[in-house]
Amino acid sequence: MTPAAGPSRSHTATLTDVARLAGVSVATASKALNGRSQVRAETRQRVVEAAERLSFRPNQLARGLLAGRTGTVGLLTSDLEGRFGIPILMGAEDAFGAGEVAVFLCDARGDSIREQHHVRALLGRRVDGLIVVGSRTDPRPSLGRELPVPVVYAYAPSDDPADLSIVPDNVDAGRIAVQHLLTCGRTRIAHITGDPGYLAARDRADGARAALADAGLALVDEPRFGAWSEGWGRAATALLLDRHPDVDAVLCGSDQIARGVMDVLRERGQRVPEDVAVMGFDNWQVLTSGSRPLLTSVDMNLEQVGRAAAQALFGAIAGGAPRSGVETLPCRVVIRGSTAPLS
Amino acid sequence: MTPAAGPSRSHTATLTDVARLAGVSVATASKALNGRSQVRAETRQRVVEAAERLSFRPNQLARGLLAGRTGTVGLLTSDLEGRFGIPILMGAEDAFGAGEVAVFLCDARGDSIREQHHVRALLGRRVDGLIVVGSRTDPRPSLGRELPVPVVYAYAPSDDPADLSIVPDNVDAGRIAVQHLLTCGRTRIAHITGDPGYLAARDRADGARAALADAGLALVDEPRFGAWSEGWGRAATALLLDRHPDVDAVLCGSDQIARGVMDVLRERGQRVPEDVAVMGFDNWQVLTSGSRPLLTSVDMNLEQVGRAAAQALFGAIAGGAPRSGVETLPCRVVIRGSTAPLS
DNA sequence: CTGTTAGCGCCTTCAT
DNA sequence: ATGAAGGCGCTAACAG
Repeated sequence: MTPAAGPSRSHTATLTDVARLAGVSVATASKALNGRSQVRAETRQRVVEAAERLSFRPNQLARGLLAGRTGTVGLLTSDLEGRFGIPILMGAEDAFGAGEVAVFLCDARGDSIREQHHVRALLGRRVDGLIVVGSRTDPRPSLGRELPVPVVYAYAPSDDPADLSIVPDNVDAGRIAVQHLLTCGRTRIAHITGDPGYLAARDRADGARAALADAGLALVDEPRFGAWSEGWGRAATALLLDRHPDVDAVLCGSDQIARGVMDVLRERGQRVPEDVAVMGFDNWQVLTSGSRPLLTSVDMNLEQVGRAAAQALFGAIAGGAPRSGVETLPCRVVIRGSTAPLS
Repeated sequence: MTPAAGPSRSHTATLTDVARLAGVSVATASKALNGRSQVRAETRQRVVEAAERLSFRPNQLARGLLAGRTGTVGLLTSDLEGRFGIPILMGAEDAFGAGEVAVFLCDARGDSIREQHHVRALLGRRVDGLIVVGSRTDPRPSLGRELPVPVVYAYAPSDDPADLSIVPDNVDAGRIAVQHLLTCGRTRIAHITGDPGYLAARDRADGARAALADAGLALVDEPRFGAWSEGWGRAATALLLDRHPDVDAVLCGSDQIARGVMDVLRERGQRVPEDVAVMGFDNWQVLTSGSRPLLTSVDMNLEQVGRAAAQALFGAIAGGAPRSGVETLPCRVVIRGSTAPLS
C-alpha cells in the first residue's frame, strides 16, 4: 500500500508553501499560476518552478467553495448490471472527462429509497448537475422540479415534460430495421420480440409495422412478444415455422432472441441468410460476433446518448437556454452476415 | 430541465441561514445539527426545524476543507467496456456507498497518458484514496510510491510488491473446476482456452493440470490455447473430437468458448452432459443462461474483489496497518445442467 | 449552554 | 507589479 499509512500523512503542498518558496505573497503566487496578466514574467517563472518542485496541485475543494461551482456532476444509474447503463456512462464520462469535469458514480440498484439517498449525498457535495440513467425506455418518476441543480435524464425519460430527457428513437429503429430487410428483397417478415411490458418492445414493433405499411406490406403473423431470452427465441421460431414455413426474414427484439432464432432455423434446415435473414437488436458484441453467420443488429448508439446528455447538462450548467421534453437520437443498422439480398 | 437554468441560481441554504432563522449563532447551529452534547434540547429542536424548513444540506466541500478528509475516493478503470470492470466497480461502489464515501469514476480507456491525467485530477480533488481496476490479471505498472494517498489495485495486480493488490485466484479456480468434473466421474478431460498471452489462461491451465495430477490423471492432450471466442471454441472442438473421440469432459477458458464447444458437440452427435460434460469460465449470465443445457461455469466473485479492495482502502485511509503484496480471493463453481455425474 | 474567534486553501478586490 | 485583507461554509477551540 502507498504510502506508509497513518493519520499523519506528509503535508500536501499548499499555495502558501509555494509562495514562501518563491518568496512572494500567496496573492501573487495565485495570479502567477492562474495566468493572470499582472505579474512580471520573471516572478511568474519563479512561482511556477516552486510549484513544480513541490508538486503543487491546487485544492479543488477550496476553489469550489469560493467559486460556487465544483466541476463535478453526479451520474445516477438504476442498474449498472444491466446491459444499457454502461455505454451511456462511458459516453458521458468521455464527454465530461475532456472538460475537466469529474463524475460521481452512484448505483441505486433499482431502489428509489437508495436513489433518494444518493441524490441528497450528491447535493451535499455540491455537484453542478445530475444525469439520471435508467435501464428501460419506459418513463420514470421525475426527481422533481425543486432541485438546486440541472438534471438530464438518459435512456429512461422523466415522466415530467418539464424535464429534459435524451432517449434512443426505438420507433425509428424498428422502421430502419425493416427497411434494411426490404432492401434485401425480403417481403415475408416476422417479428419475434421480448416482454410486451417494455415500451422498447412495443415501439420497435410499431416502427416495424409502419415501415411495412409504407411498402404496402404487413408482418407475417402478429409480433410475437415473450421474453428477452434465447429460450424464447427458440420457442417462438418453432411456432413460427410451423405456421409460416415461407417466412424469409425474422426481425428480433434483441440479440439474445436472435441467437435462439438462428439456432432453431439451422436445426430446421433453413439457411441464414439465404433462406431466412435474421436481425437482432442492441448490437451486443459478445452475441453478434459469436454467431454463425455474424449477426446483423440495430445499435442504439448509447454512447451517443450519454455524450448528448452530458453536453446538454454542460449547457444547462453554463446557463444556456433551458431545454425540456424528450429528445430522441437515431439508431443505426450494423450489417453483418445474417442479412443479405435474396439471390 | 430543472430548475430554470441561469447563472443566478436560487441561493442554496447555508448554515448561516439556518442559524439566523433559528435565532442562534452559526457555532450553536453547527453543534445542534451535529449532535454535539452541549446544546439545550429545545434549542437543538429549533435549529433542526429551521434546517428542515430550508432543506439545509451541509456543504461537504467546506467540511472536507476543514477536516482534511473529503470522504471521496477515485476509481480508475482501464476499460469499462470489458467484461470484468463492472462487477468490481459495483462491489466497490456498494462497499463505499454504505459508508458515506462517494466514488469518482474515471475510465482511462487503456491509455496510460489518460490514466496519469486522471490521477492528477483526482489528487487535485483531494480524494482520500484510489482503487485501480485492471482488465486482465497480468501485472500492471504501479502508480508509484510517491502518491499522497493509499492505493489498492484490483483484478490487475501492481508490479510493485510494496503495493496492495486484490485478485481472483485463477490457479485455484482451474483446480476446483477440474475437481468438480472429477466428482462427476469424468476422467478424460480436455481443456480449451483463450489467448496464452493472458496470465489468467495460463493460471487456470496450471490449476487444472495440478488437480488432475493429484488424482493421478492428466489432461487429454495439451491445453488448447487460442482466442476467447465462440469461433475458437468451435474450431478447437472439431480438432479435439477428431483426435480424442473418447473425451468425456471439456473445461473451457471462458463462457464464450464453452458456447462454441457445446454447439459443435451437439452437431457431432455428442450429448451434453450425458456423453461430454462442459464447463465455462466467468459465469457470464447472458451466455450461461442461454445455452442448452444451461452452462456450468466458474465465477470469479468479482463483486467480492471490488468489495475487498474497497474495504482494504478504507482501512488504509483510517490508518490501519498497511498491507502489501498480492492477495487472492477464491472463485466458485456454479453448477448448472452442462455437468452431471456419469450415469 | 451559547457566542466569539480563528482558520482550512484559495481567489479577488483594493491599496500600495 | 505586488501585497494585504476579506470571505466562500464550516467546525473546533476558547470565552462568556
